[in-house]
Amino acid sequence: MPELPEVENVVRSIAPYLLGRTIARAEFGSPWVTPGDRDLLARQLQGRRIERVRRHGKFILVDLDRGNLTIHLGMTGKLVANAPRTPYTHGYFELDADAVVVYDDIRQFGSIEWSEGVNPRVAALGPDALTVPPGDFVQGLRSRKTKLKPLLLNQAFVAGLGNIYVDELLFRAKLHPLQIASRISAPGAAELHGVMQRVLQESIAAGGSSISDYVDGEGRKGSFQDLHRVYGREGKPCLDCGAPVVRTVVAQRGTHLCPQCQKRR
DNA sequence: ATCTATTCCTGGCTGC
DNA sequence: TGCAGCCAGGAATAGA
Repeated sequence: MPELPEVENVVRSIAPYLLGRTIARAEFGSPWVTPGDRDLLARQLQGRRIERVRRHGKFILVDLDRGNLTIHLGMTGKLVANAPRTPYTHGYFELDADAVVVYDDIRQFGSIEWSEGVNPRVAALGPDALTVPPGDFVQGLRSRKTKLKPLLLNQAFVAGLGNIYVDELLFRAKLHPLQIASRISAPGAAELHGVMQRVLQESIAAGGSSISDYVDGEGRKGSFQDLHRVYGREGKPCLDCGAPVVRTVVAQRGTHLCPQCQKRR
């Protein structure tokens, strides 16, 4: 599942294929992925020039000379350059100079939306996890009475974390997912911010986590899954203390933790 | 403000 | 071998 590091790798790898190019022809498939009049959207996009490709949280923002495309990969979305169509192709962009960018999405939880201004879903996001100032993060954490894991998953609080990275960074910060956020000490919250930066940067450098079928814009898999310490390691020994890693459910999500290292306070 | 359950989707897995 | 049933989960939504 693409989270911040995976989306960052997609943006970096796909940008050279998009930047400065003109959309010669576009095509959309599933109404789940692209709501509204898909043929009309395709016509609107014809001739649009791509001026900027960036990321906020898990959203890919493609600025055009008029409006922008906001792309979310959901669970199984892929944005790949010069790839063949598949039965799961729900977005198809022919660019000038014969380049093609394909959006594939088996489960169709992703989305491709056009808007004139800022996409409302992007407007609702909190600060990006990679650029949120430590002070804001610490203060935000300590002012919320909710449990840590649901809060970190809340994109309005901080944008970019998903199930895998929340489990990974809570383990590394030695915090229990059910711990009440406001009860974290100021140094503990600052430490969590630092861990978040390190884990995300480390994963970006490793090309992200390829758990099921994640690939970047050039079809490359990441290797950060080999560096996961708790996610997907149920029953295996904790890499710090040797106790078996436990899988529970928190906020309807599979949650991995070491009950020895992560004590609830 | 916070929490829980439900909905979308389908490949892959489990169990009979 | 075949197939029904369940699971994974990001985000929106309804309801408590």
